[in-house]
Amino acid sequence: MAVKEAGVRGSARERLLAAADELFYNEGIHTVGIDRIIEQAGVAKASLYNTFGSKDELVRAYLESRYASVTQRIMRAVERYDTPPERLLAVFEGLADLFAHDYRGCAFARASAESQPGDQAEQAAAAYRTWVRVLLTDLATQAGAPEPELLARQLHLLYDGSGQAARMDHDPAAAPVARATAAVLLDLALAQRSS
Amino acid sequence: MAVKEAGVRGSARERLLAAADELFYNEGIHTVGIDRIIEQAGVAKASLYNTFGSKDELVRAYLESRYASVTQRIMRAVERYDTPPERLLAVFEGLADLFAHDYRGCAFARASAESQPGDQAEQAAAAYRTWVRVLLTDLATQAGAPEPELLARQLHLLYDGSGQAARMDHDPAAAPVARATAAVLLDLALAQRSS
DNA sequence: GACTGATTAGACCTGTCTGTCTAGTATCTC
DNA sequence: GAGATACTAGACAGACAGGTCTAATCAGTC
Repeated sequence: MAVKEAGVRGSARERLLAAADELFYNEGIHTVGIDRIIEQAGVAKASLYNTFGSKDELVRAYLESRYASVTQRIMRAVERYDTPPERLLAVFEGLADLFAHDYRGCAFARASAESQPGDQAEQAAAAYRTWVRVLLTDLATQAGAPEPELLARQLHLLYDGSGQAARMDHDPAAAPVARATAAVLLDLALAQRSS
Repeated sequence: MAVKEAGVRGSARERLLAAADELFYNEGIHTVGIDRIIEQAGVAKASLYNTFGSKDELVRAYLESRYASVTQRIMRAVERYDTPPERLLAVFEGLADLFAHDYRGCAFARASAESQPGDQAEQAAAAYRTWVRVLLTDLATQAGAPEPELLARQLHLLYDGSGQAARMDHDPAAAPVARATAAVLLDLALAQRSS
Protein backbone atom coordinates (compact mmCIF):
# COMPACT_ATOMS: atom_id res chain seq x y z
CA MET A 1 0.00 0.00 0.00
CA ALA A 2 2.73 2.38 0.97
CA VAL A 3 4.47 1.51 -2.27
CA LYS A 4 1.40 2.09 -4.36
CA GLU A 5 0.80 5.44 -2.73
CA ALA A 6 4.42 6.29 -3.27
CA GLY A 7 4.07 5.44 -6.93
CA VAL A 8 1.18 7.84 -7.21
CA ARG A 9 3.10 10.60 -5.45
CA GLY A 10 6.11 10.50 -7.73
CA SER A 11 9.70 9.30 -7.71
CA ALA A 12 11.76 8.86 -4.58
CA ARG A 13 13.77 11.95 -5.54
CA GLU A 14 10.68 14.11 -5.88
CA ARG A 15 9.22 12.90 -2.62
CA LEU A 16 12.48 13.44 -0.76
CA LEU A 17 12.82 16.93 -2.16
CA ALA A 18 9.25 17.77 -1.22
CA ALA A 19 9.77 16.51 2.32
CA ALA A 20 13.07 18.39 2.62
CA ASP A 21 11.46 21.53 1.28
CA GLU A 22 8.75 21.43 3.89
CA LEU A 23 10.76 20.29 6.91
CA PHE A 24 14.00 22.19 6.32
CA TYR A 25 12.09 25.38 5.58
CA ASN A 26 9.68 25.15 8.48
CA GLU A 27 11.91 23.77 11.22
CA GLY A 28 15.49 24.44 10.19
CA ILE A 29 18.21 22.39 8.58
CA HIS A 30 20.12 21.35 11.68
CA THR A 31 16.97 20.65 13.62
CA VAL A 32 15.56 18.21 11.10
CA GLY A 33 17.26 14.83 10.93
CA ILE A 34 17.47 12.36 8.11
CA ASP A 35 14.96 10.09 9.83
CA ARG A 36 12.29 12.81 9.81
CA ILE A 37 12.87 13.39 6.11
CA ILE A 38 12.59 9.78 5.03
CA GLU A 39 9.58 9.19 7.25
CA GLN A 40 7.74 12.14 5.73
CA ALA A 41 8.79 11.12 2.22
CA GLY A 42 7.76 7.53 2.82
CA VAL A 43 11.12 6.36 1.52
CA ALA A 44 13.88 4.10 2.80
CA LYS A 45 17.07 5.60 4.13
CA ALA A 46 19.11 3.79 1.50
CA SER A 47 17.08 5.50 -1.21
CA LEU A 48 18.05 8.89 0.12
CA TYR A 49 21.73 8.02 0.10
CA ASN A 50 21.49 6.37 -3.31
CA THR A 51 19.82 9.45 -4.74
CA PHE A 52 21.62 12.32 -3.03
CA GLY A 53 24.71 10.80 -1.43
CA SER A 54 24.61 12.92 1.71
CA LYS A 55 22.47 15.29 3.74
CA ASP A 56 24.60 18.18 2.52
CA GLU A 57 23.73 17.39 -1.06
CA LEU A 58 20.04 17.19 -0.17
CA VAL A 59 20.34 20.62 1.42
CA ARG A 60 21.97 21.92 -1.75
CA ALA A 61 19.13 20.54 -3.86
CA TYR A 62 16.58 22.00 -1.44
CA LEU A 63 18.08 25.49 -1.72
CA GLU A 64 18.26 25.19 -5.50
CA SER A 65 14.60 24.28 -5.72
CA ARG A 66 13.69 27.18 -3.40
CA TYR A 67 15.61 29.58 -5.60
CA ALA A 68 13.74 28.34 -8.65
CA SER A 69 10.29 28.55 -7.08
CA VAL A 70 10.79 31.95 -5.44
CA THR A 71 12.28 33.67 -8.48
CA GLN A 72 9.58 32.12 -10.64
CA ARG A 73 6.86 33.44 -8.40
CA ILE A 74 8.26 36.96 -8.46
CA MET A 75 8.67 36.85 -12.24
CA ARG A 76 5.11 35.69 -12.73
CA ALA A 77 3.91 38.78 -10.89
CA VAL A 78 6.18 41.09 -12.90
CA GLU A 79 5.05 39.63 -16.20
CA ARG A 80 1.44 40.39 -15.48
CA TYR A 81 2.16 44.03 -16.33
CA ASP A 82 3.40 45.90 -19.39
CA THR A 83 4.59 49.33 -18.26
CA PRO A 84 7.97 49.50 -16.47
CA PRO A 85 6.70 51.31 -13.33
CA GLU A 86 3.95 48.73 -12.86
CA ARG A 87 6.42 45.92 -13.39
CA LEU A 88 8.74 47.37 -10.78
CA LEU A 89 6.01 47.57 -8.17
CA ALA A 90 4.74 44.13 -9.14
CA VAL A 91 7.80 42.67 -7.43
CA PHE A 92 6.03 43.42 -4.16
CA GLU A 93 2.88 41.72 -5.42
CA GLY A 94 5.02 38.66 -5.97
CA LEU A 95 6.07 38.95 -2.34
CA ALA A 96 2.44 39.22 -1.27
CA ASP A 97 1.78 36.00 -3.12
CA LEU A 98 4.75 34.41 -1.34
CA PHE A 99 3.66 35.63 2.09
CA ALA A 100 0.17 34.22 1.58
CA HIS A 101 1.41 30.62 1.50
CA ASP A 102 2.83 29.48 4.86
CA TYR A 103 5.64 31.98 4.76
CA ARG A 104 8.37 31.45 7.34
CA GLY A 105 10.92 33.98 6.17
CA CYS A 106 13.60 34.09 3.52
CA ALA A 107 14.79 30.50 3.10
CA PHE A 108 18.31 31.67 2.32
CA ALA A 109 18.56 33.91 5.34
CA ARG A 110 17.28 31.04 7.47
CA ALA A 111 19.77 28.59 6.02
CA SER A 112 22.55 31.13 6.30
CA ALA A 113 21.77 31.65 9.99
CA GLU A 114 22.63 27.99 10.60
CA SER A 115 25.65 27.75 8.33
CA GLN A 116 29.35 28.35 8.65
CA PRO A 117 30.94 31.19 6.68
CA GLY A 118 31.76 30.12 3.13
CA ASP A 119 29.19 27.34 3.30
CA GLN A 120 26.97 26.40 0.38
CA ALA A 121 24.05 28.15 2.08
CA GLU A 122 25.92 31.45 1.94
CA GLN A 123 26.63 30.96 -1.73
CA ALA A 124 22.98 30.23 -2.46
CA ALA A 125 21.99 33.30 -0.46
CA ALA A 126 24.46 35.48 -2.35
CA ALA A 127 23.11 34.26 -5.68
CA TYR A 128 19.56 35.01 -4.61
CA ARG A 129 20.41 38.48 -3.39
CA THR A 130 22.23 39.28 -6.61
CA TRP A 131 19.21 38.12 -8.59
CA VAL A 132 16.87 40.41 -6.63
CA ARG A 133 19.20 43.38 -6.89
CA VAL A 134 19.73 42.96 -10.64
CA LEU A 135 16.00 42.59 -11.21
CA LEU A 136 15.20 45.73 -9.22
CA THR A 137 17.98 47.71 -10.92
CA ASP A 138 16.89 46.66 -14.40
CA LEU A 139 13.25 47.48 -13.73
CA ALA A 140 14.21 50.81 -12.14
CA THR A 141 16.27 51.67 -15.21
CA GLN A 142 13.44 50.76 -17.54
CA ALA A 143 11.05 52.83 -15.46
CA GLY A 144 13.28 55.83 -16.07
CA ALA A 145 14.65 56.41 -12.59
CA PRO A 146 17.51 58.91 -12.71
CA GLU A 147 19.57 56.88 -10.25
CA PRO A 148 18.41 53.29 -10.75
CA GLU A 149 21.05 51.78 -8.46
CA LEU A 150 19.96 53.98 -5.58
CA LEU A 151 16.27 53.30 -6.12
CA ALA A 152 16.97 49.57 -6.40
CA ARG A 153 18.87 49.70 -3.16
CA GLN A 154 16.02 51.45 -1.39
CA LEU A 155 13.48 49.02 -2.76
CA HIS A 156 15.69 46.12 -1.76
CA LEU A 157 15.50 47.40 1.82
CA LEU A 158 11.72 47.34 1.59
CA TYR A 159 11.85 43.91 -0.04
CA ASP A 160 13.94 42.47 2.78
CA GLY A 161 12.09 44.35 5.46
CA SER A 162 8.69 43.13 4.34
CA GLY A 163 9.96 39.55 4.38
CA GLN A 164 11.23 39.98 7.90
CA ALA A 165 7.99 41.59 9.06
CA ALA A 166 5.84 38.95 7.39
CA ARG A 167 7.80 36.27 9.14
CA MET A 168 8.45 37.72 12.56
CA ASP A 169 5.13 39.54 13.03
CA HIS A 170 3.02 36.98 11.17
CA ASP A 171 1.87 39.91 9.11
CA PRO A 172 1.41 39.28 5.38
CA ALA A 173 0.14 42.86 5.04
CA ALA A 174 3.78 43.92 5.11
CA ALA A 175 3.81 43.31 1.35
CA PRO A 176 1.16 45.90 0.40
CA VAL A 177 2.70 48.38 2.83
CA ALA A 178 6.07 47.86 1.19
CA ARG A 179 4.49 48.19 -2.24
CA ALA A 180 2.83 51.47 -1.31
CA THR A 181 6.07 52.80 0.16
CA ALA A 182 7.94 51.72 -2.95
CA ALA A 183 5.41 53.58 -5.07
CA VAL A 184 6.09 56.75 -3.10
CA LEU A 185 9.84 56.41 -3.63
CA LEU A 186 9.37 55.65 -7.32
CA ASP A 187 7.11 58.67 -7.86
CA LEU A 188 9.61 60.86 -6.09
CA ALA A 189 12.48 59.55 -8.22
CA LEU A 190 10.54 60.13 -11.44
CA ALA A 191 9.52 63.62 -10.31
CA GLN A 192 13.15 64.54 -9.63
CA ARG A 193 14.04 63.47 -13.16
CA SER A 194 11.80 66.11 -14.78
CA SER A 195 12.82 68.92 -12.46
CA MET B 1 47.56 30.45 35.31
CA ALA B 2 44.27 29.74 33.68
CA VAL B 3 42.61 30.35 37.00
CA LYS B 4 44.43 33.60 37.55
CA GLU B 5 43.54 34.78 34.08
CA ALA B 6 39.97 33.77 34.75
CA GLY B 7 39.96 35.83 37.89
CA VAL B 8 41.07 38.83 35.92
CA ARG B 9 38.40 38.26 33.29
CA GLY B 10 35.49 38.11 35.67
CA SER B 11 33.12 35.59 37.19
CA ALA B 12 32.31 32.25 35.62
CA ARG B 13 28.84 33.53 34.79
CA GLU B 14 30.20 36.55 32.96
CA ARG B 15 32.73 34.53 31.03
CA LEU B 16 30.14 31.93 30.03
CA LEU B 17 27.75 34.62 28.89
CA ALA B 18 30.48 36.34 26.89
CA ALA B 19 31.46 33.07 25.21
CA ALA B 20 27.82 32.22 24.49
CA ASP B 21 27.24 35.68 23.11
CA GLU B 22 30.09 35.36 20.66
CA LEU B 23 29.66 31.74 19.63
CA PHE B 24 25.86 31.51 19.51
CA TYR B 25 25.63 34.77 17.62
CA ASN B 26 28.36 34.02 15.10
CA GLU B 27 27.80 30.34 14.46
CA GLY B 28 24.29 29.52 15.54
CA ILE B 29 22.77 27.99 18.64
CA HIS B 30 22.37 24.43 17.44
CA THR B 31 25.76 24.41 15.77
CA VAL B 32 27.68 25.37 18.90
CA GLY B 33 27.97 22.70 21.56
CA ILE B 34 28.48 23.00 25.27
CA ASP B 35 32.11 21.94 24.92
CA ARG B 36 32.91 24.87 22.63
CA ILE B 37 31.32 27.28 25.10
CA ILE B 38 33.19 26.10 28.17
CA GLU B 39 36.46 25.89 26.27
CA GLN B 40 36.12 29.50 25.10
CA ALA B 41 35.02 30.64 28.55
CA GLY B 42 37.87 28.75 30.22
CA VAL B 43 35.43 27.20 32.64
CA ALA B 44 34.57 23.67 33.74
CA LYS B 45 31.43 22.01 32.47
CA ALA B 46 30.12 21.61 36.00
CA SER B 47 30.35 25.38 36.49
CA LEU B 48 28.07 25.92 33.53
CA TYR B 49 25.48 23.54 34.92
CA ASN B 50 25.79 24.92 38.42
CA THR B 51 25.27 28.43 37.11
CA PHE B 52 22.66 28.01 34.40
CA GLY B 53 21.27 24.50 34.84
CA SER B 54 20.91 23.74 31.16
CA LYS B 55 21.88 24.86 27.69
CA ASP B 56 18.36 26.17 27.17
CA GLU B 57 18.73 28.49 30.12
CA LEU B 58 22.08 29.71 28.82
CA VAL B 59 20.39 30.47 25.50
CA ARG B 60 17.70 32.40 27.33
CA ALA B 61 20.32 34.45 29.18
CA TYR B 62 22.18 35.04 25.91
CA LEU B 63 19.07 36.42 24.22
CA GLU B 64 18.28 38.58 27.22
CA SER B 65 21.74 40.10 27.18
CA ARG B 66 21.47 40.72 23.44
CA TYR B 67 18.17 42.49 23.95
CA ALA B 68 19.74 44.71 26.59
CA SER B 69 22.81 45.61 24.57
CA VAL B 70 20.98 46.25 21.29
CA THR B 71 18.21 48.40 22.76
CA GLN B 72 20.79 50.28 24.78
CA ARG B 73 22.86 51.02 21.69
CA ILE B 74 19.84 52.33 19.80
CA MET B 75 18.76 54.46 22.74
CA ARG B 76 22.22 55.96 23.10
CA ALA B 77 22.00 57.17 19.51
CA VAL B 78 18.50 58.57 20.00
CA GLU B 79 19.49 60.46 23.14
CA ARG B 80 22.26 62.30 21.35
CA TYR B 81 19.56 64.54 19.82
CA ASP B 82 16.94 66.89 21.13
CA THR B 83 14.41 67.51 18.38
CA PRO B 84 11.90 64.72 17.66
CA PRO B 85 12.65 64.39 13.91
CA GLU B 86 16.37 64.04 14.61
CA ARG B 87 15.68 61.52 17.33
CA LEU B 88 13.55 59.46 14.98
CA LEU B 89 16.25 59.32 12.34
CA ALA B 90 18.89 58.66 14.98
CA VAL B 91 17.48 55.14 15.30
CA PHE B 92 19.24 54.41 12.02
CA GLU B 93 22.46 55.86 13.36
CA GLY B 94 22.17 53.37 16.18
CA LEU B 95 21.91 50.67 13.54
CA ALA B 96 25.00 52.02 11.80
CA ASP B 97 26.84 51.70 15.08
CA LEU B 98 25.58 48.14 15.41
CA PHE B 99 26.58 47.20 11.87
CA ALA B 100 30.08 48.52 12.41
CA HIS B 101 30.93 45.89 15.03
CA ASP B 102 31.06 42.38 13.56
CA TYR B 103 27.40 42.40 12.65
CA ARG B 104 25.98 39.03 11.64
CA GLY B 105 22.29 39.89 11.43
CA CYS B 106 19.46 40.26 13.88
CA ALA B 107 20.23 37.87 16.73
CA PHE B 108 16.54 37.22 17.32
CA ALA B 109 15.82 36.42 13.70
CA ARG B 110 18.82 34.09 13.69
CA ALA B 111 17.71 32.32 16.86
CA SER B 112 14.16 32.15 15.62
CA ALA B 113 15.31 30.49 12.40
CA GLU B 114 16.62 27.58 14.46
CA SER B 115 13.77 27.33 16.95
CA GLN B 116 10.48 25.55 17.13
CA PRO B 117 7.26 27.59 17.11
CA GLY B 118 6.40 28.82 20.60
CA ASP B 119 10.00 28.48 21.69
CA GLN B 120 11.71 30.99 23.99
CA ALA B 121 13.57 32.40 20.97
CA GLU B 122 10.28 33.39 19.37
CA GLN B 123 9.17 35.08 22.55
CA ALA B 124 12.41 37.04 22.77
CA ALA B 125 12.06 38.01 19.13
CA ALA B 126 8.49 39.17 19.66
CA ALA B 127 9.53 41.31 22.62
CA TYR B 128 12.30 42.90 20.59
CA ARG B 129 10.05 43.63 17.64
CA THR B 130 7.45 45.21 19.90
CA TRP B 131 10.14 47.38 21.47
CA VAL B 132 11.30 48.64 18.07
CA ARG B 133 7.77 49.28 16.87
CA VAL B 134 6.76 51.18 20.00
CA LEU B 135 9.93 53.26 19.88
CA LEU B 136 9.37 54.20 16.24
CA THR B 137 5.70 54.96 16.81
CA ASP B 138 6.41 57.16 19.83
CA LEU B 139 9.14 59.08 18.03
CA ALA B 140 6.95 59.46 14.94
CA THR B 141 4.14 60.83 17.10
CA GLN B 142 6.49 63.28 18.81
CA ALA B 143 7.81 64.35 15.43
CA GLY B 144 4.28 65.28 14.45
CA ALA B 145 3.59 62.69 11.79
CA PRO B 146 -0.12 62.70 10.88
CA GLU B 147 -0.23 58.90 10.80
CA PRO B 148 2.48 57.80 13.22
CA GLU B 149 1.57 54.10 13.05
CA LEU B 150 1.91 54.07 9.27
CA LEU B 151 5.22 55.93 9.34
CA ALA B 152 6.51 53.63 12.07
CA ARG B 153 5.55 50.66 9.99
CA GLN B 154 7.38 52.00 6.96
CA LEU B 155 10.46 52.80 8.99
CA HIS B 156 10.35 49.38 10.58
CA LEU B 157 10.58 47.92 7.08
CA LEU B 158 13.70 49.98 6.48
CA TYR B 159 15.03 49.01 9.90
CA ASP B 160 14.65 45.30 9.17
CA GLY B 161 15.78 45.63 5.59
CA SER B 162 18.98 47.41 6.48
CA GLY B 163 19.81 44.70 9.00
CA GLN B 164 19.28 42.02 6.40
CA ALA B 165 21.37 43.88 3.84
CA ALA B 166 24.17 44.59 6.30
CA ARG B 167 24.31 40.93 7.14
CA MET B 168 23.75 39.22 3.81
CA ASP B 169 25.64 41.67 1.60
CA HIS B 170 28.32 42.50 4.18
CA ASP B 171 27.31 46.08 3.57
CA PRO B 172 27.25 48.35 6.64
CA ALA B 173 26.36 51.26 4.33
CA ALA B 174 22.82 49.93 4.37
CA ALA B 175 22.30 51.96 7.54
CA PRO B 176 22.94 55.41 6.04
CA VAL B 177 20.90 54.47 2.97
CA ALA B 178 18.03 53.47 5.24
CA ARG B 179 18.44 56.67 7.21
CA ALA B 180 18.30 58.82 4.09
CA THR B 181 15.24 56.94 2.84
CA ALA B 182 13.59 57.33 6.23
CA ALA B 183 14.29 61.07 6.07
CA VAL B 184 12.49 61.25 2.72
CA LEU B 185 9.45 59.46 4.13
CA LEU B 186 9.45 61.63 7.25
CA ASP B 187 9.65 64.86 5.24
CA LEU B 188 6.81 63.67 3.06
CA ALA B 189 4.67 62.83 6.07
CA LEU B 190 5.30 66.20 7.69
CA ALA B 191 4.58 67.99 4.41
CA GLN B 192 1.23 66.22 4.11
CA ARG B 193 0.33 67.40 7.57
CA SER B 194 0.49 71.06 6.64
CA SER B 195 -1.31 70.67 3.30
C1' DG C 1 45.82 24.39 60.49
C1' DA C 2 40.98 22.88 59.75
C1' DC C 3 36.66 23.66 57.62
C1' DT C 4 33.62 25.37 53.92
C1' DG C 5 32.20 26.39 49.36
C1' DA C 6 33.29 27.16 44.81
C1' DT C 7 35.76 25.46 40.95
C1' DT C 8 38.57 22.32 38.37
C1' DA C 9 39.50 18.24 34.84
C1' DG C 10 37.67 14.73 32.86
C1' DA C 11 35.44 10.10 32.91
C1' DC C 12 31.05 8.56 32.06
C1' DC C 13 25.94 7.86 30.70
C1' DT C 14 22.30 8.13 27.42
C1' DG C 15 20.37 9.53 23.40
C1' DT C 16 20.60 11.06 18.67
C1' DC C 17 22.92 12.14 14.57
C1' DT C 18 24.79 10.84 9.79
C1' DG C 19 25.97 7.26 7.09
C1' DT C 20 26.73 2.02 5.87
C1' DC C 21 25.37 -2.49 5.19
C1' DT C 22 22.54 -6.69 4.74
C1' DA C 23 18.80 -9.11 3.16
C1' DG C 24 14.64 -9.30 1.05
C1' DT C 25 10.81 -7.72 -2.25
C1' DA C 26 8.34 -5.56 -6.04
C1' DT C 27 8.40 -4.32 -10.94
C1' DC C 28 9.76 -4.42 -15.56
C1' DT C 29 12.10 -6.41 -19.73
C1' DC C 30 13.51 -9.99 -22.46
C1' DG D 1 10.32 -17.75 -15.96
C1' DA D 2 15.15 -15.35 -15.45
C1' DG D 3 17.61 -11.51 -14.63
C1' DA D 4 18.22 -6.66 -13.83
C1' DT D 5 16.81 -2.61 -11.44
C1' DA D 6 14.94 0.03 -7.85
C1' DC D 7 13.24 -0.05 -3.79
C1' DT D 8 12.10 -1.70 1.10
C1' DA D 9 12.95 -2.32 6.43
C1' DG D 10 15.92 -2.09 9.76
C1' DA D 11 20.24 -3.40 12.25
C1' DC D 12 24.53 -1.42 12.94
C1' DA D 13 28.82 1.67 13.45
C1' DG D 14 31.09 5.75 14.83
C1' DA D 15 30.83 10.46 16.15
C1' DC D 16 28.99 13.76 18.98
C1' DA D 17 25.31 15.95 21.67
C1' DG D 18 23.64 17.40 26.52
C1' DG D 19 24.02 16.32 31.08
C1' DT D 20 25.81 13.84 35.56
C1' DC D 21 29.18 12.51 38.69
C1' DT D 22 33.65 11.87 41.11
C1' DA D 23 37.75 13.33 43.02
C1' DA D 24 41.01 16.74 43.48
C1' DT D 25 42.26 21.67 44.10
C1' DC D 26 41.92 26.36 45.39
C1' DA D 27 40.37 30.65 48.19
C1' DG D 28 38.72 32.56 52.13
C1' DT D 29 37.22 32.20 57.29
C1' DC D 30 37.48 30.90 61.89
